[in-house]
Amino acid sequence: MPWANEELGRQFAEIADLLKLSGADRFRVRAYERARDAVNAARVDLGELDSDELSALEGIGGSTARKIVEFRLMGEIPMLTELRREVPSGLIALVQVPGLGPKTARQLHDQLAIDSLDALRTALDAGRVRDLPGLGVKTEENLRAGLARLDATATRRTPLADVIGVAEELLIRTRALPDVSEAALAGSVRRVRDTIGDLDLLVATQAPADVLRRIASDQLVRDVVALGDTKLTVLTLRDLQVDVRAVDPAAWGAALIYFTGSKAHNVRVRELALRRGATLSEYGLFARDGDALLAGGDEAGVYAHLGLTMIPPTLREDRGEVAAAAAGTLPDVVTTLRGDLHGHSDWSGDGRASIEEMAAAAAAAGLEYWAVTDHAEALAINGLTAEQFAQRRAVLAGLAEHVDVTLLDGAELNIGVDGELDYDDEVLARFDFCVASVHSALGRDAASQTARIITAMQHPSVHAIGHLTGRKLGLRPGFEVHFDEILEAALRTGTALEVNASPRRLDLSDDHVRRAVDAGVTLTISSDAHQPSELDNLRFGIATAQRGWARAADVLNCRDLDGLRDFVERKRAGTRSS
DNA sequence: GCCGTTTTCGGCCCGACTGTTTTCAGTCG
Repeated sequence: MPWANEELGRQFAEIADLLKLSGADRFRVRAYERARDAVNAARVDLGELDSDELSALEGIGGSTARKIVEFRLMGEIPMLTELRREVPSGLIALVQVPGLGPKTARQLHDQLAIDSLDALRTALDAGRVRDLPGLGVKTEENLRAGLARLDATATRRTPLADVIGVAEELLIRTRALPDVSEAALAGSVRRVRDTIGDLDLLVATQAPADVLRRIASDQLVRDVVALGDTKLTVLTLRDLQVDVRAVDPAAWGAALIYFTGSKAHNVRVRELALRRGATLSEYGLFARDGDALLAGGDEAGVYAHLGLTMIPPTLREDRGEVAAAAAGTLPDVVTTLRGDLHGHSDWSGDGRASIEEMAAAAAAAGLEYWAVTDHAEALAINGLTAEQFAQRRAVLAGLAEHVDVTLLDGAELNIGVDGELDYDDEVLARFDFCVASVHSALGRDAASQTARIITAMQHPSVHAIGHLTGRKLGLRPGFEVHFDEILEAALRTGTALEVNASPRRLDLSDDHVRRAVDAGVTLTISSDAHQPSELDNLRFGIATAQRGWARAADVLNCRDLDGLRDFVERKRAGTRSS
């Protein structure tokens, strides 16, 4: 059974959810949530560890280790099967409603026999909910609003690509408000996750109530969900939820940690604070005896007081970063690039700018080299013939003196269904750099996709594999591959794997990056820009690589031109690259 | 259910907002 972790994570999550609904002790629920997180974060196949090895993992004890073994032997966890039988299935639908939690769901079910969203609607319309103890007319209103939001699918995660624009616009507007001394995006946008649940905006001000009122009346805001003295929740025109928190400038650092999350990271850090005789909240790090403020103005200061090196936001996922920061072994993650190894000019059918314009943008972005990887001919509408590439080669040579970036003669090859490439070996050998990508037959199974990609990797002119799984966030999932086999082939053949920086792709994902880094596979971080403005996307690629703990040494386009050419030569010669 | 630089038992992150309550429970992040 390959890579059991994902399914195990789902099953532990379901156990936690069902336990919540059955009224279990909340610490027991949390134990299963931790087991879920531990399983998801694990970078070895848990299906291959024995019981002792399992319970040595943080968050996995004797009981959860036994369940992992049960899962391996029986394909299911008996406790989960039992819970599914015991907990009314309708309850799961009910707690999807924003503002409706397990306690209330249980009460609705037990006292009004509500076992579905439809039954909830009927009960609300009949005015029956308001008569339950602890509930009232206002609760009915809120539940109706929650049902409406559920219908609007506002509770789903949204691709970063779809929110980054409005997020940055809101930030600019907030910074321009009177009495705002500082403002920042926090939450998963700051951690640069590939999808976003809601937007978190932190504001430092001495006049919180005024600032929050002004934000609540912004034109981008459609609805105010909650407005307090320091906290505001609104829905934007596109049903995106925005949580705003106003804090005193003296607590900026502590508040930024709190609001950036992740939640699991915060819990971990706060537990550490407790063990060190302190307590951490958004208001600062305080000594438990005497309430003295130990730190709070800036993030690094808070971490330092806890014996931790500064943890970059992209690493705050409780995937071992707190322990690493305590040990001083946090990786020095990649922050800048020397070049871009995947981009298009208007020689490609879908390119939107000339080579000169793209080169100027690359130079302005501080890049030393830019590989012009226009599409190859198997991508019928967009691709160039070998003759066109020859013409382009002459153009590139003529431009070399006139642009402030080294142009590399590149191509984005298409990986055929059997791993074949667009041109013969002689044509392919003329390129400085080739990225090869799958653009067709996305529906094949994992074995087939893995095989065609590995075949392409074995070609001496294929230097990197572009957007490995073909996913387009919010539009289509990627196809499955056997990633361990891909990693093994990348190492064996000296081929790099691309982190495609388009926020629509971010492919490799952060999890894939982490496993690639563990395996010692070389990465590229590439914009796949089709117009000058898209070079700015490199920041998302860098962040995704950071989320996978990649250092500059792991990234091909952090090397200088000599280093890059050395990698290409080794591939050509069939010697494994370092 | 997990875990130990005080602990193998007794804790378990911390706080805001809302609604239905006269002091708090539920939900959320």
